[in-house]
Amino acid sequence: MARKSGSHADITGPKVREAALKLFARDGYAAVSMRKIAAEVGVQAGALYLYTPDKQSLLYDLMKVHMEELLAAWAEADVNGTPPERLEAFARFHIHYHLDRPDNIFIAYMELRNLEPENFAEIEVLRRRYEQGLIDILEAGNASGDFAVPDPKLAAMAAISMLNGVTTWFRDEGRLSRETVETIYWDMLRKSVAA
Amino acid sequence: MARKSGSHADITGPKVREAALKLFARDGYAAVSMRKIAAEVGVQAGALYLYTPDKQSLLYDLMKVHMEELLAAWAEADVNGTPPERLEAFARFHIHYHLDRPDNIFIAYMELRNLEPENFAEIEVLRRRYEQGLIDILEAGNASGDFAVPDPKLAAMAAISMLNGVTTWFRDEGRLSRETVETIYWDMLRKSVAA
DNA sequence: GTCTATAACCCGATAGAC
DNA sequence: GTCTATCGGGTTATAGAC
Repeated sequence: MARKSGSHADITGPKVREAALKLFARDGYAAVSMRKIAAEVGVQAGALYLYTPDKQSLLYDLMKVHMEELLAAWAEADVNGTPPERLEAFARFHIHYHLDRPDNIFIAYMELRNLEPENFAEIEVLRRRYEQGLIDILEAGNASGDFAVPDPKLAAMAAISMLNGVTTWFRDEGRLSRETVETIYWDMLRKSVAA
Repeated sequence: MARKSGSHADITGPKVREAALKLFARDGYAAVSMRKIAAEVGVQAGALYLYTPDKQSLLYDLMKVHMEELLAAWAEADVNGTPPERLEAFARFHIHYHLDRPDNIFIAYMELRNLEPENFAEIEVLRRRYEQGLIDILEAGNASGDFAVPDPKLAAMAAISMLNGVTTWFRDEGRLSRETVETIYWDMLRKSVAA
């Protein structure tokens, strides 16, 4: 059966999500109207509601998918090895993954406050799961004597803050290559937790 | 001459700025209406325009005053000493200053995108001046042999990102004291740039 | 200096035509 | 599936009374 002419659900749906991600990241959730998202997609505002029940769900879905994909990607990238090896894998993975998805990390860290409470709680669980992965590595390194981290929870927060910062200033056309930046950050992180 | 009854310019003016800072930090610039600011102050929306030409100026002024006070406070807190001594002063100053003003740093880093271009450019100059202070310390440390920082500019960004992160999770009622947090962060920073 | 009222406009979300 | 039109309400900023 030929698809009905003018039916683009499988094209428009993803486009709505992409447009929302781009605009939320650029201007902030509260500053982006459904009309602006629609204009970016190339449809009228009313048509968006075929793909999302409301604006809040759009934000929530973007964050949830991002966090789930992040967790899955790290599970894939994690290595069997010594704590220093795993920490290097984490640092390089985190930078690499986020430099490829600057919009995602931007909304994941900046738009948490615009989630309604029950949505916030769900995303927070995923975020903490990711952080816990790093905490586990730091604790293993303390146990093995490779690291001297007085408070692994605090150190994990500090490390993630540092690594996240790269997305705020890195530009591909800039002075330094991704590989260089990745290596320098890893070197700083390595030294900061070393025994 | 007795002041005219109902004249509270010197009280209401600062209250408007305080209310705007509090609400911008809590809910985000775009999500805060002039009516909400007025309600927080205890006046009607129209009265705000006696103290600010518009909402944008309110944000710009808050950021500008914050950055100027930050620069002045660091100029005061900076020490004459070796690069490691100056770096410690910077780390402790930065954490201490920002933990005392969580709302200020929040808007200074999160609401940059809501500044109109010419305002953004002015704030950016001040922000870069502050960062340059740290870059200078790192370069001096490289020269003296105390530090081994391959790219002082990048390292400064990384360090500030790491230190800023503390404001997103630190709570006075929490597990760790300010002094403890300050010392652990300083220790990580010290090691991360050490020769 | 602050108020009320209002101009001019934008918002999220829905209804119904096609 | 997408459109136009619209409801009910919010927005910034201003005008004029007191």
